[in-house]
Amino acid sequence: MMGNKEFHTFRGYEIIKKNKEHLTPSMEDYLEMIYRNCQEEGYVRISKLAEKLNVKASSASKTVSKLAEIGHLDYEKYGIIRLTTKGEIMGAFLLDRHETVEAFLRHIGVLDTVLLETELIEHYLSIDTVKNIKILNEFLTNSPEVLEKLRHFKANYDDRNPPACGR
Amino acid sequence: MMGNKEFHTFRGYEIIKKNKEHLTPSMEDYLEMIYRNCQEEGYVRISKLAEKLNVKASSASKTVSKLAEIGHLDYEKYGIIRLTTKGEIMGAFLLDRHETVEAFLRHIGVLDTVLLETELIEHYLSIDTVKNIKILNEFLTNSPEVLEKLRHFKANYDDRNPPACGR
DNA sequence: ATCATAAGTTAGCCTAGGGAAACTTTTTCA
DNA sequence: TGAAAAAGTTTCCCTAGGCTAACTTATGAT
Repeated sequence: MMGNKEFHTFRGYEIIKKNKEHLTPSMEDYLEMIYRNCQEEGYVRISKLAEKLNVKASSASKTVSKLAEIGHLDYEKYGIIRLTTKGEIMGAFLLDRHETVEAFLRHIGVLDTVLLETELIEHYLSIDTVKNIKILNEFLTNSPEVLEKLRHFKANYDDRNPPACGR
Repeated sequence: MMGNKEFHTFRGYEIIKKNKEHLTPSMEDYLEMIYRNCQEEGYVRISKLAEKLNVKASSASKTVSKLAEIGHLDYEKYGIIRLTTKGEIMGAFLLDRHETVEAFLRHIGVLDTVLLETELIEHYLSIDTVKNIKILNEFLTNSPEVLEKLRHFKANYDDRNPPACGR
């Protein structure tokens, strides 16, 4: 009995969200990385950005132009990339969101794939959900005894739940 | 100082994962929905699937053919859609993953957007992460006192953290 | 049994975002 | 200062997964 909730495919959701000057996941990745670099050096260039994001310069060039059009970047051909105030605010949000997700994944015991999964998940969290995760993170950080219990619970989990078809 | 971690854009990750018979997010959505329907009625048809996923029949037809090629479905032109054993196993996994994410979001207090975000996030979680979230869910379910503390912590959060630039 | 309608498929188009290759601009340095 | 190298851009191509329109197959009612 699943009620009459509205399902959409992943792509469908993306299309729904895509109006106005909505940032796509890729654009968010670019902006986040630009923000990181501008924090350190005040600006960044296409080649460096492309290198850090593991894409080709041609792709970076294209996307940076889009971000500039939307008003997140100060950029003109062959020049350096800087954030506008708008871009600065957005970048700070994106980085914070990233760190929130990353911290959460570490809290629950994800190890090797933290960065990979953070990058994938972060784009799809609403502001509200990020906030809720942030609260959970803080709650756990401030409650070492709870974290301890969780670790204990986790350690015993496999004993209580043997692999399916086990025995 | 962020070390020399490897960043990729969202798209880049997708491309990395995309080898072999990897299911794309859309294909996962289709398979999950097919699984839900087959649980209830044993089979499903293109038109019903398209309706439930809010896509056109032409799109559903295309994707179903792909899923059949990969061996998840028993399907031939104009016929009914059934799961193969392989598809059954995959579908069960997908549904479980979905429910795990959904339960987690509810635990942390996400309300209105639960379905939307579940659909978006689920595709990007590794098996390991799903398992960790599952453990967290169980832990919380089994520890009403912790959940109570979390709710309390959350209730007080805004007092301790006034909106940015507040005052 | 036939024919209208419903269901499904195919072909062709669109978009984002990747890449390669060719071209242009900028920088460097002898 | 001028030529080679590096950096950036443009054009064109590819893929997935939507869509529409046109076509094909299946169904059901008389």
